[in-house]
Amino acid sequence: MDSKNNSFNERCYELLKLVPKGKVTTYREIAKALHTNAWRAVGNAMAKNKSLFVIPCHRVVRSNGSLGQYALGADKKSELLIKEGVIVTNGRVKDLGKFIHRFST
DNA sequence: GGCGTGACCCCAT
DNA sequence: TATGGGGCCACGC
Repeated sequence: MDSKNNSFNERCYELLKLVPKGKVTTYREIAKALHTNAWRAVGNAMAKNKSLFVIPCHRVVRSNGSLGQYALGADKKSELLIKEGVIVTNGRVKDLGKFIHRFST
């Protein structure tokens, strides 16, 4: 489980699972947590994610406050975030820095 | 073993 | 504030 044999994309899922409800994270933060600048690969991992019903992919948003894409649709993503307690307006997070969750202090 | 793609990010104007 | 252009990494074929 805590093995380091997991692929890069699986590590993204693990970090994502660490995000509590009512909070969100950014692709940039995940990449940083992995000590890499592969935000591209992170998004790619979500796009190919097979654990859509196991990983809260809807809690991942872009660094500029936009929600980004979602397997079920960006519209559904915003709905879920709002239900989680995140303030979303016009498809964008109102106070990203307030809901952002960082894996590092 | 190499190329293209992608749920992106940052900077300058 | 919005828009355009360039660049980064991992995965699949």
